[in-house]
Amino acid sequence: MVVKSRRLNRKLVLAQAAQLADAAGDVQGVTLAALAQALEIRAPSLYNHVAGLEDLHYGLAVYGVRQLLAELRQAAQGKVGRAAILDMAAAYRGFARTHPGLYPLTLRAPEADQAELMALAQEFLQLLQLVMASLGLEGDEAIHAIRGLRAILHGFAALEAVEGYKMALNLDESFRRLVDVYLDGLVRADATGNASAPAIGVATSPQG
Amino acid sequence: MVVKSRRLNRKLVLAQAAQLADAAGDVQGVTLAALAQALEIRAPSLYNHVAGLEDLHYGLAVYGVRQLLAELRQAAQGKVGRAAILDMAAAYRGFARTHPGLYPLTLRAPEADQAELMALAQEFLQLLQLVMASLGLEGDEAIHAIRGLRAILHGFAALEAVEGYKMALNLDESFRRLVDVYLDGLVRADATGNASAPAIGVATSPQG
DNA sequence: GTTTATAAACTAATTATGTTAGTTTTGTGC
DNA sequence: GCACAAAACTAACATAATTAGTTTATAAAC
Repeated sequence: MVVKSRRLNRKLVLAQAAQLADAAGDVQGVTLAALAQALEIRAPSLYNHVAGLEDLHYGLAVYGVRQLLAELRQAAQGKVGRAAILDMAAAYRGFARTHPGLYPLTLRAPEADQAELMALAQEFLQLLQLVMASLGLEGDEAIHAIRGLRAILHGFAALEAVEGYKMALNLDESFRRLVDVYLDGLVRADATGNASAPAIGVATSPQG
Repeated sequence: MVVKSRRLNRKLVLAQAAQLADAAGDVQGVTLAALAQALEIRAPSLYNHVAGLEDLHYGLAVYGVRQLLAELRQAAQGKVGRAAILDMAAAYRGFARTHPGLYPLTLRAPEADQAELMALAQEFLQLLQLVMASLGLEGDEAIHAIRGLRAILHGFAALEAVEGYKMALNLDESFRRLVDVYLDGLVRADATGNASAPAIGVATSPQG
């Protein structure tokens, strides 16, 4: 006999919600009714663990960013410079494909009162600053480079998610070329001494 | 006395919905009840003009893509190559900023039965192929380049939309650098004779 | 100008979803 | 075993999308 552990907690609720979201391919597919049913409780009981739909989405954002960050770290593990970025790029794209429901939530900018998400956003930025530094980019240069990289990664992932993409094989090459071209340009622009003051520190925006 | 023309039509309904969506900053903000109220009718009467919420969103997608396409064409008017792309990039970003509700709908891949949207997607692709050709890129090279450009444009627009961005000034430079670096890389990679067969025609996917 | 047909409005009612209030159950620590 | 707190429950409500059936109004035909 499987013992139903009853007595849920927030983590279990979020895990189930994440699973439903990815299965549905969209967070909108996760209704409180569906989530409650999957957990074998009634919908109002969910309010013991999440403060409502908005809080559920916030929780999923934290859940998603934490996982994404872990996968990016693992991908870059022991590497520096271009190699680190290429592997992180692949991991980022992989996460977006594997988690079509969760991924879009990872983009939400943290509000002032969302300490947990804000801390994760900081870690995210620091990770990217680290690899950019290993490419020789620092300060404002690094901020611009990070913004560009994030735009590329998210843009590709998002377009990949919306369209059917009949020609799957070519997609990998499109992605490789895009990242390659950008990284080529980054180091080249840096070598040419392109614009901007050298440093002063870290951006005030945790989003980079 | 202002004569209330009564007797709506689909175009008027879509225009009002687009306005509400952009005002709300999100299509989700457009409920049938709110839309009906803005049009001074009751919600069920909307069904005389749109087949439901899904059809409303489809109509808005067509509405949005048509407008975006027009603005991109105007931006590229009389220009070729890099200049054309730079101005189109600025126009694209401008559209996304000006139409936060409408813009995300323009990404929807057309279904097989959505002739109007599919035709617009084709036009969109052709426009991009034209400017890529003026850069010296054709065939598969152009497809990869277009995918990359769209990823960059959408990625930047999307990230810009979600975060507050305290440092507004730097944003323009981030965008300029990103597009610059990509275009530099594109022509450089092409000059080096990078991979891929020269041509054979046009992609089968209308999304590029 | 009246008639008539059709498009477009309306009211009423149904279903689904999120949410709140108040009550009962259940598990854990003493 | 008891008491308290957490977590489940039922009941009820508000909002939203949608359908059915009815009335109104405009525009064309006579």
